[in-house]
Amino acid sequence: MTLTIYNTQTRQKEPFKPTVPGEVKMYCCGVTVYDDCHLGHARSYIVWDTVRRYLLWRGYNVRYVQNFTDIDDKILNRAKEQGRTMSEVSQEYIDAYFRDIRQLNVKDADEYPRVTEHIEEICDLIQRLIDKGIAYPANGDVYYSVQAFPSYGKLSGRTEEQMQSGASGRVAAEDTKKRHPFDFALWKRAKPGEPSWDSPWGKGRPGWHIECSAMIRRVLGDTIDIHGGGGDLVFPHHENEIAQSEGATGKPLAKYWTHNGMVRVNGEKMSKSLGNFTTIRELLDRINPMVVRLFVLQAQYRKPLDFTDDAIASAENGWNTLKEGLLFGRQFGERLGWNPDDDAPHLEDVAEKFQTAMDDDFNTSGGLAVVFELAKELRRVGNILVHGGEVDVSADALQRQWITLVELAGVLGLEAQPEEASESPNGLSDEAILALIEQRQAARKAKNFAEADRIRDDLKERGIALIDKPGETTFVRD
RNA sequence: GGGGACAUAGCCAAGCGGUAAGGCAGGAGACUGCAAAUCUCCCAUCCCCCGGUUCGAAUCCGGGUGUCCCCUCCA
Repeated sequence: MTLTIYNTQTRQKEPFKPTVPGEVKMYCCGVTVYDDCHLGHARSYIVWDTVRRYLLWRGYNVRYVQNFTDIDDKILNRAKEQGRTMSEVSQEYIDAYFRDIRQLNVKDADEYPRVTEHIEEICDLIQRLIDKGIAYPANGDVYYSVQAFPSYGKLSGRTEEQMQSGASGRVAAEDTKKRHPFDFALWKRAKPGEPSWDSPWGKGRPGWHIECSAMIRRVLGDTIDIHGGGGDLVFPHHENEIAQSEGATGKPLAKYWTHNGMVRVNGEKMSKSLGNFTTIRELLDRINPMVVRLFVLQAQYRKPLDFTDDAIASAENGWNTLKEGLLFGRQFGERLGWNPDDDAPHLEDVAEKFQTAMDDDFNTSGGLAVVFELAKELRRVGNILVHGGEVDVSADALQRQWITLVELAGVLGLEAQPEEASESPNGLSDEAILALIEQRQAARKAKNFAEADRIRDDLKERGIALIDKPGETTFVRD
């Protein structure tokens, strides 16, 4: 069976063959650290995290690198506003990034290169481009000469003429140091009072796209296997990365270019400039991180994803089902005569079904269908066990189902934590609740249903739901 | 104006030439004193529209219509 990946550059799915068999070099564009991350970022990093987890599960050795862009006009502006240094601001949001993204069960990258730590590599790369006649200095700035790179536009599928006609008027007004309107800055001359670094062209700082080219080359080499990022980065960011890297090395930068779709709100892209974003921090105040993950993974990663209350509610309910399945082993394993921590072989046919789905360009929606079927079956059996009925499946089969579920859900980064023991935010201890249950049982026995219902409603209002079973009544906290 | 995608039930969503996965919501029944939870069953004769190719198309081709993304910072 072959894994296929949709390659933005060829606009089709291609069989995945890394340069070195079994080894995958993967790079994703990280965030520019000037503000909190929002749901759009969350989607992106959940998607690439899942791709990475899947490749690992498939047996690949994956080296995953994600950068922090910590030199940028926006960081600078924020620093000025707040009377702080650029590095103070960037460090704050790097910390915020980790705080948010780790909660979503996104694994840490193998490396997080930062622009400020790679100025030398950036200068080297720029010099190389100048030496090759692909870049030119102009009064303290350095520009990339788009016309010197004939295949410019190959990723986004545009030709120079098209861009000319499209951008008419918008480009002409730009500064005149450029030889061609589409040339872009590799190095920007320092303005007074701004942080700057020494370079052969004078004091200044790197332009926006060059850092990724330089850091990829430094950390992963000339050619990587998978380059990922948001769809909005295709042009100009990734197009320019290709121009810079391939212009300098003559080798392909990435074998597979992959891009995730945008998150939408009311039909519009969620973005900083539109101001319609929900930060991860706000989101996680009211939503379980796993719900966010499920919400993201239910959609195909390349398609737009609508952020609506309905979709979140749906994911919330779906997660409850999944969670019950994932906790099955912890809850019933011992009763069934097996230890939840013991290893057991997964169910081969189920794992294969999962793989078939995921092999098709990371079809997480199909993968989830497999996971849901396992979870629902375990929930069914769990319910029988709770009610003391006859289980029609062998303990061994259940163990293997559960092991398989935990493994496959884990590939998607979906993990359930066992409930925290009787924390009582509503002030009621387990003992107090049990006492009330006793009272209600007595009332029921006496056919005083008004009183029984009053107790039940009362608890309900305090976020405690009662579950009547033959012989006993248990409760769950919301 | 140019470039790129997408359009499947109330909602989300898979499907890639062989007769519509899965999730949510909904309906009926079981259980219950009544509920909740859970279980069982049901829930698109049809895949935006119009043509064409084919024994056969949601799936391929052509033409429409609609939505989104990019061309400016953006995951």
